[in-house]
Amino acid sequence: MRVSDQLDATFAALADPTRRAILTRLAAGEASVAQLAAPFDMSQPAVSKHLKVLERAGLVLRSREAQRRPRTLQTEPLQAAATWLEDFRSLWEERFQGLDTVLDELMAAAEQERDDE
Amino acid sequence: MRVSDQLDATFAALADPTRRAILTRLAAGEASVAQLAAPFDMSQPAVSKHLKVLERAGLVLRSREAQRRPRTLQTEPLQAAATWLEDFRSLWEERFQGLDTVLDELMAAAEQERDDE
DNA sequence: GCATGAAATAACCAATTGGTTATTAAACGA
DNA sequence: TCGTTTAATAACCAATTGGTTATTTCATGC
Repeated sequence: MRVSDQLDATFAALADPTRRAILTRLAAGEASVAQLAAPFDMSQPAVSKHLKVLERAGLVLRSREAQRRPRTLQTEPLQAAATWLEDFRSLWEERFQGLDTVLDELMAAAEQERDDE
Repeated sequence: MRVSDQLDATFAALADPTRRAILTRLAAGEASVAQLAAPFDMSQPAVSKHLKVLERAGLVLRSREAQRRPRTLQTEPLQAAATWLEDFRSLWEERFQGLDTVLDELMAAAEQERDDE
């Protein structure tokens, strides 16, 4: 999968409150589908669909234990998303750095004009 | 808008490479729709739709200047998204903290056993 | 007033999403 | 073997998404 596709899948997975809640629950440790579904007013298949979205994004792994299929959290893709946001902030802040430079120059010019009076 | 809805809209807006590229372009400064559309093999209305998604998420503001409708970047929602990810990482790391504690206890117990020999 | 340029809007389309109910499959326990 | 539990899968549906082309709106300059 391309980096861009990975980010697409991760951000899309995060764009739903049910899925963010599932991730939050999993941060406390592995859980079965039934346990994950319990807090929601939603059918079991609906939760399984959300889990499939999270799995396709690589955020959740499925294991097996008797009839249960416990899910565990996988944080690497979240780290990649956080890194994109951090890189973006750097970019954005560079811009302000540039703006500051412009302001500094304007102020220096104003100073110069004052001296010229 | 609820905080949750704001996050939904922000993550959804970020889940598309065209929109992320638009944001990256806007980090360098305001740009018209035509300027934003230029790099993409895509019609102008398609880009306008992407811009509408970004605007609904509060990531982009529209101003007016003659016939142009320059867009500018708005970073607050990105900050909120980054904060969610950071909070989530804290949560996740607490879990490891707990695991470390368990490991510490196991090692202390092992030490004890060795002393008992 | 009119042609031009920039962007929005409308109407359409196929694919995807997020939910449902019903059914099936897999593993266990008695 | 048979019932129970757990979860997946199938089939369906309405709404949304991401694109298209055609048209309209708005501001400008002559």
